[in-house]
Amino acid sequence: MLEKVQYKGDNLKEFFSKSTVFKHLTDEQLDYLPLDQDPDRYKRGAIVYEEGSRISGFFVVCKGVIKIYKTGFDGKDQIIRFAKPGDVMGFRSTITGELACTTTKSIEDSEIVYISGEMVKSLVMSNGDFAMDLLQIACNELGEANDYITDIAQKTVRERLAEVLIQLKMTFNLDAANYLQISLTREELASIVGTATESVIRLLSEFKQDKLIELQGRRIRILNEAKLIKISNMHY
Amino acid sequence: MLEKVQYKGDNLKEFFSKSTVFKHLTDEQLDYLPLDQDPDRYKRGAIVYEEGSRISGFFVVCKGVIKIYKTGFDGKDQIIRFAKPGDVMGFRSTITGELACTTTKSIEDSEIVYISGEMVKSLVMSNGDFAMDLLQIACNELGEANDYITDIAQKTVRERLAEVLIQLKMTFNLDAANYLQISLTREELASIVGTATESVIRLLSEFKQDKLIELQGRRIRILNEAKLIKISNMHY
DNA sequence: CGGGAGATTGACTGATCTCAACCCGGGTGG
DNA sequence: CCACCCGGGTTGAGATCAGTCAATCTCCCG
Repeated sequence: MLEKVQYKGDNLKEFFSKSTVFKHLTDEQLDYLPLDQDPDRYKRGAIVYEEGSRISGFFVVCKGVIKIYKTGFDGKDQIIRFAKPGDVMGFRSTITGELACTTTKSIEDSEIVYISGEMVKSLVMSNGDFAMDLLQIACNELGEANDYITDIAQKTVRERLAEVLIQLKMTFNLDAANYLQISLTREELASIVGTATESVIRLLSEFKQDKLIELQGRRIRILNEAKLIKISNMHY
Repeated sequence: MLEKVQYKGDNLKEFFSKSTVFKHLTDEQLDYLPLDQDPDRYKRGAIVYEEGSRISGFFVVCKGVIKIYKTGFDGKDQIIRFAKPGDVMGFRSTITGELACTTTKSIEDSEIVYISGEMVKSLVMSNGDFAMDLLQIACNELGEANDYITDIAQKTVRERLAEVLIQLKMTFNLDAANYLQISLTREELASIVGTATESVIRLLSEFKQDKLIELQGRRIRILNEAKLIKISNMHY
């Protein structure tokens, strides 16, 4: 879900004060964060950090969309999730002190604020509500990861693709004409579903033939969400 | 890794004070936990809690082994992980307040202490080190879950089975004769790997033919770990 | 000794991957 | 202005990994 307060370029502090992660900081603690400078900018296609690199702080997305993925043994990517305004990246590595286990790449021009690990840790120690919020975020991700494991292990590619379309809808919403508000290549779709590009292409045309979706290049229009949900065998 | 202090039936407090989760509690905070009563006992095969049920506290395993799994759409199980002495179950639901997303079943006679969610929350609020430890645990699980997603999505069943054998070795160790110290049915192995029981059987006999393992009923002896690691295409 | 659960094996099937050819639109340089 | 190139996108054919079904076996237990 998008944050209520969108960051437009001059209200960073307000943006942070309403964000999922930092909503429970005191005014004083917010001032402690480096919010007087502009966020770092990343052009579409720019890499924020790479798998295996040492990162030791939070990357808070203020604007844009980032894809978070792992590169498998044979060089094929697996997209784990996307980060949108209000989301945090680098969470796991900051807490565990391990190297980054994912690469993060901007797929739309993005703006990101970096919060050092020391700052995060001192906030955890001094602000129990903040600690609880972090735990919530980690646990939510964990729940989703567990669902994903079961899905990939048990569902067919067809079911998973339907599910991914529904999830993209929930994450990025539809525009007025029911088009998904996110632009992905077929290859990226395949990297989410965990399949070959060609399989995605074939199944998308099937869905199109069945009048479940409409395709205009990368733009995907959802015509029959109920049927897609049914195909996906989702819990809800 | 097993805890240095094993719980034998009369030193619960010491066991907790050395555990990954509660190691940073003060003596006073430890006394606050319900450690004067005996842990709950679960016979082999007993279910601790079921997917979809409301749980609101930590289940701390003192003894035994618990399998943690989700039941997929078609009724097939997917084992997410195992809990051993010192591990916590029900973590996620306690923090997020959602219903349990997994079923937990004892596969060896087990003993478990229940710590209420209120107690956990008050400890998070009052003890920053404890909060950090919880975050660590959540983030470790998250990292493993992400690895798992990539594995299942990209590796062959053969590679995954080899990897699972290695992981079981790391989690449960080998006895003096190099046998895995955990007894699983072929079906359970299949539920970890995410495949059919028959596939596990066939691949295990292949591994046996290739002198990588030896089989005696459910007992699995690791003969050539290096080769298994190679087959699994693991990072380490 | 009969029953039942788990393990094994074989045969068959089919979903999905791979390989290879081809298309299409946009950008570029001659 | 046009031919070319290049990165996606699409389609078809063939190969294959792995799942299903079914029969059989083994072992343990009452």
